This record gives sequence, structure tokens and C-alpha cells, in this order.
Amino acid sequence: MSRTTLQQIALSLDISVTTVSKALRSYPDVSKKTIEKVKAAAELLNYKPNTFAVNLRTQESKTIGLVIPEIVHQFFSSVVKGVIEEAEKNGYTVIVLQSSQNTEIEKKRIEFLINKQVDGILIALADDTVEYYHLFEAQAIDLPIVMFDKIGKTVPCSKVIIDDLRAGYEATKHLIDCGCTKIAHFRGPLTSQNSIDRYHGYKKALEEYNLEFDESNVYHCKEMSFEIGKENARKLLNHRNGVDGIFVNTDMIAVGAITELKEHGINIPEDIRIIGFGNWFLSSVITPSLSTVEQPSYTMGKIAFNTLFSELNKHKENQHVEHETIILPTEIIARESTLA
Amino acid sequence: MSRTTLQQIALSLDISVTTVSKALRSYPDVSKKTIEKVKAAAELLNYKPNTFAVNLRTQESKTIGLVIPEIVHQFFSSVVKGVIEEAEKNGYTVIVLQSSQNTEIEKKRIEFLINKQVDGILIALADDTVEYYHLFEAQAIDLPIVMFDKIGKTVPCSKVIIDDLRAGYEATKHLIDCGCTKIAHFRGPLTSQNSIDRYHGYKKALEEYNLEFDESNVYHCKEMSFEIGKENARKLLNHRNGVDGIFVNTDMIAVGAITELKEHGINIPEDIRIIGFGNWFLSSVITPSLSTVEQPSYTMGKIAFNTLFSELNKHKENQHVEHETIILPTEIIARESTLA
DNA sequence: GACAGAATCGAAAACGTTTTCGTTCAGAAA
DNA sequence: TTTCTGAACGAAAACGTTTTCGATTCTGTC
Repeated sequence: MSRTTLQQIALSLDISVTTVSKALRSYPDVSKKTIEKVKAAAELLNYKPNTFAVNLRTQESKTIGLVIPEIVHQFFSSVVKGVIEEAEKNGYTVIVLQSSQNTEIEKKRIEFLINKQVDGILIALADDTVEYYHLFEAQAIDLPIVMFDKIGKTVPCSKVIIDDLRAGYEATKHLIDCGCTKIAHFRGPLTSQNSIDRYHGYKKALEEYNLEFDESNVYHCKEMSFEIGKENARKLLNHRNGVDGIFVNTDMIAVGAITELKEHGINIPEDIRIIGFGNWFLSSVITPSLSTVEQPSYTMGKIAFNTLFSELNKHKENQHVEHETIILPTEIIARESTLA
Repeated sequence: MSRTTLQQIALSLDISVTTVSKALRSYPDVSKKTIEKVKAAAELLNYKPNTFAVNLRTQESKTIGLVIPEIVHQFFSSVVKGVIEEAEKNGYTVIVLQSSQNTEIEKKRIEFLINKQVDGILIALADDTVEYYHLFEAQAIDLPIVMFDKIGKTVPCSKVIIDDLRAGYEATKHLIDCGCTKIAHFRGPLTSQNSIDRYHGYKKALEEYNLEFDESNVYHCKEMSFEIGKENARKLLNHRNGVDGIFVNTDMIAVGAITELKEHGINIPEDIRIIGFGNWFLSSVITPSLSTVEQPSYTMGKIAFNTLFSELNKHKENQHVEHETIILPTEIIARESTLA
């Protein structure tokens, strides 16, 4: 009752294992007649190649690793979906791992994938990752890496991202367009490239529209949680400083902020306008609904896989791979929280 | 620059490959001295066993498959997290696949996992799965299967679930306790075991408290979406029938319903009280916040993996495996939408 | 010095493929 | 008849482990 092997097909047709293997792969040096015979027998005996043996022989696993900071996360789970679907179409399997936004764990995950002998790695860095030795180690043994969303700018590999600076600029400009004159920013972790760029976009918009930039109106969120949003909203209320608009680094934080502000009797958007980032589902159903920046996740996953896939193929042909950086578009979604 | 092999360690110490292999696995028939020597050399040469070869030799992959209906889904992504973490602790890798709530795709996924030669399968069935031939096929080749959340009651395997009937009963009872006398139910797909059981729990509660059961107050949701919630809320308003409470099969549908009801000027909880199911994060931040049934997801993932893990081990020892059904507790979370 | 028994090691097979390189054989060309 | 060509097939090595079983060495005992 065990799996059919080439051996068994060979025996049943009284030919060699070699010929069976070649027939199934349609080698030119086996006659059409035997090819048909073998394929029929394989079908009949329900032959499925033994993955372990194939892997050992070909030295590849048709498997890639996908490392993300968090799994229970609308953006990342959506990326995962895109990657998995695209991988499936191309005969690849994906191993999903999470770094829990922690460089040390991220290192372990990479090492795990190296040991598992995956063919390539897709990764969105943890926010506190500032050194890339673990990635270089993978590259040293010729493992192709493609980064997405949370990248290290100095790592020599392909990248799939959005233009966070531009998006931050647009979000801030949206508040200005709605009449805000004193705009605060809830920024993300200091080492997160996304957060840095969105922050710069925020500053750029203020400058361009001749609004005063005041460092004390920038609130730091060490993590992307609802609680942090509430906490910073409280700080802002103590300090206030005439703020009439807030550009928040992430929807989840913005939702926390809105909740806290409402509890303190602040009217949104009348007293303070708010725009978030990411266009999470929950932003559309809270009261008031949250304006935000739509950011592609599902397609980012698909594109990330496909660039890795093409690198894998070039790699197999020993062709030179040119690293590319793909920038996906974002879009302002205006809702109640920024009504003019 | 390629990976170190047992061969190379053997050569460097002038002993046989056999001894190296045995030393690394601390066989009793190799001296302590050589064991140390070998382990030191392995460390020095940065030896990592070749997974492909190990798999082929041992005929196991230390990999399991996990099939869920949807990845971008708070409940299931949380299960995934639990499974992956527990797997990692025990040296297992997990391949995550989604069935998109579609039996045909589910069959393909199972077949894929069989071909990939995973050691076991964890699955939450698609809602429209009513035949289990694809699962029996896996079991026929001795692949252990553990089902969770969305199960087929007649499949002979271990299961990790909640008591949906009881939870449905409790949820309905909660509405009754809050003073509702005419309670509607938004039920899920007709073939989903969860939905069936919750529906029965609903009926049981009505009976026990002598409230009239009226089939026309049961609204059918073929899928678990926000839109379906709005749609059914609209139907309910047309029909109304004096309904003052709704037990909704899923938080997402409940949120859609609340949104629609608010748009029609219905006050919640004054006019109609609502309780959902699942305790999704968004339920706590919408207005009014949604009462719901807390349902373990992360722990369900952990426990599901662990039961599969123990079956895998028994399987290896050729021990008989006794199938068990583990029922995890649920809890009513009372919020604004059911204030008395 | 002989010998039993324990301690230590290694040869070889096996897992199931893929691919290189020969071999065979029929028929064509000489 | 001999030689050559090309089509069709197969033997064997290789991928890197693990494990069985036989061989060797060592220890201590009489």
C-alpha cells in the first residue's frame, strides 16, 4: 500500500528505471511509444514523485520562506495571502514565520530557513532591525532575498515598497486642504524606515505650506497598538498647543487616539481632524469613520513573490540578476474624520 | 564554500562517516572521546544536517500542513499564530494553505499536502464541505489529521472545538437576561456545523425561557461578511415583527448589521439589542461597542498542534492512537450593544 | 598465554530520484 | 561484406543521511 516508485513502474513494464524517469520528463532520447506507455502506467499506478528524493537529487526544495513581523495583522496577513496564492500558481510552497518585531527572533527565523534549505526568502524586517548580518549570511550561500514593506535600504537585493515619504506628504497635505493649520504627528518607531519616511513627508508638507514645524507636536509610538494611540492622545490633550489635526502613522493607533479623544469630549472632525495610514477594515466602521491612506498589501505579496520567482529562475540559469526596487501606488481615502 | 557534510567531518578526523553520524547522535557504541572530537569538529565546520537527505532517509519531513478557510481573518490568523509557535518549539515546520471556503479548493490543498509528504494535517473545513473523501484518502495512507473549529462530526479523528450549542444558548440567554422578548437570529451557512449548533443553542434558549420561536425571525447569511450583515438588517427592518434583540452568528456580520440599523435611525441597545460571536478586536471599538462571545483562537491553535504532535509521536512508536475531542471554554463579553 | 566478553569502529545497503555516459541495434552508406 | 550513423535504451554514480550487522581491538581473567 506504499507509494508507487519509478522502480515499480519499471518492473511492471519490464524496462529500466532510467527510461521511466526520462519518459516521464519527456526526454528526446526515448521513443514516443515508450513515453506513452510509461505515462499511462504512471497514471494507472497513481505515481507521485517522492519529494524527498527529488529535493536531494536536485538540491532544491521548491519552497520559500516568508518572514513577517506579525501574523495577526490585517496588512501582513493580506500580504501572506498574496504570496501563498502566487506561489501555488508556480508550484512553490511557502513557510510562514513571524519575527514578533524582534531582531533576535528574526535572526533565528532566517537561520531556520537556511537550515531548512529553502530556495529563497521574502522578508519584511522587524522595526528594530538595523544590522543585516543575518541576511548577508543567507546571501553568502547564494540564497536570493526579496524585501518588502519594511526594508533595509542598504541591503543589496530587490525591494517592493510604497513611497512612504510621498504618502506621508499627501496625508498631511490632505489635512491642510481640509483647513488644519496646526498639525501634530503620531510617528512610529525610530528605527522603522516606513515611519522615518512618513515623518519626513509630514515635515515636507508643513514646510511647503509654510506651517510651523514644532518638534513637541510629534508624538512617538514605540509600537503599533490601540493602547499607544490612547496614551499619546492623552499626552496631546495635556499639552494641546492648539493642535487641530493629527497625521497618525497607523490606523490602529489612530483608532486608539479617536477613542480616547471622544472620551474626553473632543469632537472629530470639528475640534481635531485625524488621518491614519493603511486603510484597515475597522477604519471604515468606527465612528467617526477614519480617513486614511490606502496601501496595497495583497498585490504587494503577489509582486514580491513574482520578483523572487524570476530571480530564482535566473539564478538557476546562472544568469546575472539585476536588483530592482518596485514602488506601488498609495491613495488617500477621505472619510468623516477629516470632513472639511 | 558548500555546506559541510558528514563526509567532510569524517575526512578531517580520519574516521568513517558512520562513526561521525553516530557520534553526533550520541550512540552508545561510540566512545566519549570520539563523540567529543566529532561534535567539536562539527561545531568548527559549522555542520548542519542536509534536510533533504534526512527526509529521504527517515521518510519524514518534520512538516505539517495547516488548511484554513481564510487567512485574512482575525480568528484564523490567530490560530495560525498559535500553531506556528507551538510547531517551532517542537522542531516542526508548517505549511499554511487556504481553501477560500470552497470544497473543491480544499481537496486540492489536501492533495498538495499529500504530495509534499507532510507528516500530518491540521484543518478547519470549508463551510460547504459535506463529504470527506479527500480526508479519508489522507488517512488511508496513514496521515494523521486533527480538525479544529470547523469539523466534520463523522470523521474519525481528534478534534479541538468550542461548544457552539452551549455558546449559542448562553448568548441568547444573555439577551433574555437583558430584557429582550422577541429575539431574532442571523445564522450562518446551512452546512456549517458551527452555525447549525449555534442555531440550536438559540432555539434551546428560547424554549427554555418560554419565548416563541418564529422561523421568520431567523435570517440566513451565506457568507460571513459586513455586507451580508447590512443586507439582513435591511430585511429585518422591512419585516420587523417586534424584534428587540438579535443574536448574530459572527462579529463581522453584527458590525454590518449595527451600521445599517444606525443608518435607519434605530437606537442600539434601546430599540434593539445585539450580541455577536468571536470577540474580534473591532467589536470593542465600534459605536456602540458590541457584546459578543469570546472564543479562544490562539490557544485553539496551540492545542490543535499539540494533539497532532502527540499523535505523530504515538504513530512513530506504532502505538494505538485514541481520538479525543477537546472542548475549549467560551465566555460572554457584555458591552454597550446589550446594556440593560 | 589463551580466551571470553565488552567496547569501539566501519562497510555497506537503503531511501528514490536525475543525469551522464555507454551500449546496443537497425538500417544506410560504402 | 564492412563501416558508419542515429535512435533507443540502461548501468551506474551521485545527492547525504541512518542503521544494521559484522569486524576489530581492548580488557581482564584464568
